[in-house]
Amino acid sequence: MKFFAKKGFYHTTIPLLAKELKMSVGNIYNYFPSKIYLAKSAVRFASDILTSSLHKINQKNISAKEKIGLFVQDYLEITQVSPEVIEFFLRVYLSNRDLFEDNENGGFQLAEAFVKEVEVLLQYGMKHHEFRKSQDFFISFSVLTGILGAFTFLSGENILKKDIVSYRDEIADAIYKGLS
Amino acid sequence: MKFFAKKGFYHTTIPLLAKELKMSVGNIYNYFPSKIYLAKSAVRFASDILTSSLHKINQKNISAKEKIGLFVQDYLEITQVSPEVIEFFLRVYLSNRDLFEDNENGGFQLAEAFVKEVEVLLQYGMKHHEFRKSQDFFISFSVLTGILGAFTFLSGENILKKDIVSYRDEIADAIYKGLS
Amino acid sequence: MKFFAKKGFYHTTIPLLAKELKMSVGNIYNYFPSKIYLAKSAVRFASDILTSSLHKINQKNISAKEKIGLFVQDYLEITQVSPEVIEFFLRVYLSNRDLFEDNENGGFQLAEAFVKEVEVLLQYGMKHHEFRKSQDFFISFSVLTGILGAFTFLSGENILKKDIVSYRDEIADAIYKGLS
Amino acid sequence: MKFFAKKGFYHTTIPLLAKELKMSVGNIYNYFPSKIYLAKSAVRFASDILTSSLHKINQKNISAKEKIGLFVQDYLEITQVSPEVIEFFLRVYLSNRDLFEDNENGGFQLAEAFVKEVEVLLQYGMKHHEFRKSQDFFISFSVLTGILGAFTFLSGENILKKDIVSYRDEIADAIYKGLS
DNA sequence: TATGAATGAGGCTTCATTCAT
DNA sequence: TATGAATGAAGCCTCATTCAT
Repeated sequence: MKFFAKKGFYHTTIPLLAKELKMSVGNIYNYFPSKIYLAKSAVRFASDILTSSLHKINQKNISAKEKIGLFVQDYLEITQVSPEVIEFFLRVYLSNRDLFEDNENGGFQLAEAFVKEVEVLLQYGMKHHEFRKSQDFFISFSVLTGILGAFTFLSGENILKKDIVSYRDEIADAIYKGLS
Repeated sequence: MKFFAKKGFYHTTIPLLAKELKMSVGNIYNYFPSKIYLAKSAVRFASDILTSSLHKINQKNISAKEKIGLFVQDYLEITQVSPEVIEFFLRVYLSNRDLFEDNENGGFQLAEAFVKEVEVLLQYGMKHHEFRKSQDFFISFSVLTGILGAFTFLSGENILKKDIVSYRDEIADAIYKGLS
Repeated sequence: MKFFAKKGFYHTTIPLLAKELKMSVGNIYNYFPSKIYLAKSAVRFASDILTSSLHKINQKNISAKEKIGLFVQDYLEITQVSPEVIEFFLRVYLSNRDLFEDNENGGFQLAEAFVKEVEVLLQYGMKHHEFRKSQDFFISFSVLTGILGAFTFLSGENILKKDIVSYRDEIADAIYKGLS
Repeated sequence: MKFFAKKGFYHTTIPLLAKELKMSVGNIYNYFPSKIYLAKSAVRFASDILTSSLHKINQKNISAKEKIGLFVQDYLEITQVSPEVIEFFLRVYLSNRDLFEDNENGGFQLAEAFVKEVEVLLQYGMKHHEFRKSQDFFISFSVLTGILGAFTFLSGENILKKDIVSYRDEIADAIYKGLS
């Protein structure tokens, strides 16, 4: 994921990966049948991290505002500790939709679970009158993931002046307002 | 841009482009010295469209809220009429930072002008007390571009149920709130 | 064909071919979309040579015995002048049926025309009472092509003591008797 | 042999063989020093079957015509019961002469014994005035093995309409006539 | 200014063989 | 005697770029 995130899917060659992993080229193929499958496994891994974070938060008995705060916290910590997880997601999975095309339904197969957890969070906030009623799911989804994604992107450009986690409250606030 | 946006940078080959443009391969090289330079020209073009839209809006004597509304309108119209412009930006420029690395300062050379216009808009909103004071520029920038970008992304996945421009008010509202 | 015939399909590599043809690897792919397609083209070429020979003979107004003699003559001359044509046919096309599998009917797509000419010859001989009546086509086909093929094979092993064309009469005689 | 015959030498991989044999890859190498040696062992095995059949027949005190009949019978039965034996011979051994090149004399090292038995049969037939005198050995050899080989080939293509053994008399007849 | 055949480096993948256990 | 993970050379194919015309 580090290499995919840093260099993109096409500039990350199997020989390079082999060298970095201190494996032979052939042996990588004992574990992953193809380069794209390797990337898909990484997507699943990245997706699971975010999904699991949000899932745990969704089960807590706290306000939607607090939930947003916790998720932003988790998200920024991941970005800080393992920026490759998020950047891989943004720059490989989301930017190469054709590579990951799940030929079943509308796509997004690999991120489906995460989308569902976002849905749960939004329903919860609406039910508790913290978020405005009957807002369009796609817009709410864009508010939550778009702001976080864009911020991670900027973070990856190394132009932030402060420690990324320190932005937590202001980001959570912006998202919350965007949903209220 | 249509091909870069649809098939990605690497799957868009010069021979393919030549065929579609009804030019010879060699003649493309009479106009662009390399494939990456061709892509950079496209980035400049896409960036100019957005910059020019925002620039015009910034010069109007209306509220920041109205300016956001107008920009969202422009943005969605572009997404509707020429989705390749935005998708190219999201999927090629932003996702292949290494390819476009302006080896000068922190990067973003090609989108610099657009960033400046966003800055102007945000200053204006703060000065007129429509946006909250002293908010971090990177967060505000993420609110504006992240929400729009994520929404375009969803639109590209063909999962929206309504005409994209019809989402205008709700999106503008969410952005505005996120900045207030 | 020379290389395919001598070294087999799998030991004939594209880089080797490129070197021998004094072309670059890439340029071969400007003419043939894949290695197997290249081989198929060669099959078509080889098949056409034999088919055309037999076709011309079939149109002559001579006895079946003489026709066999002429075909054996042609066949041996080809084997002498361009042994690769026949050997390619035997060792690549006939021995790698999976590679050439025409997914349409029962296979043999590429050699179909030749089979038809054999049919014409056999019908002619039976009609003129030179060949025994109502013999099974597959056996007659085996008599004609099997004897010739096996002989070419032996010739390729460089174990024949005489000039190959000098075997003409005896081979033609054996085939003729096998069909009588 | 089944796999070599069906998939060819190159598509039959050691890992595949290991899986089918329910052995480990490494253990195959405890019995055969290399893939080609494994194939050579199979050639020897296939060759022995045919040689032994013909050897037994050669020792009988019957006419050459009857001997041909018996051998064709054996051959067709093998083709029916264990088609891989013959097809392996035709498609692997005979079609990849370079792989099996016995760097000693003219080749055919592995099939030498079979060739000798054919010689015995032909001598016998000539001595008893059933086959024409002083015919060239290579042609006679081609008549016997070529017809049978070609027929097996057709059988492998699944285009025969009847049970293969039922062709026995007609094939034996054609071979006999070809030698007479 | 236009053409497109030619180049060749480099990527993905396969698979015979080895070897530590 | 058995295992199977590991190795790495080698093959097919792609495609950005060049250049003679």
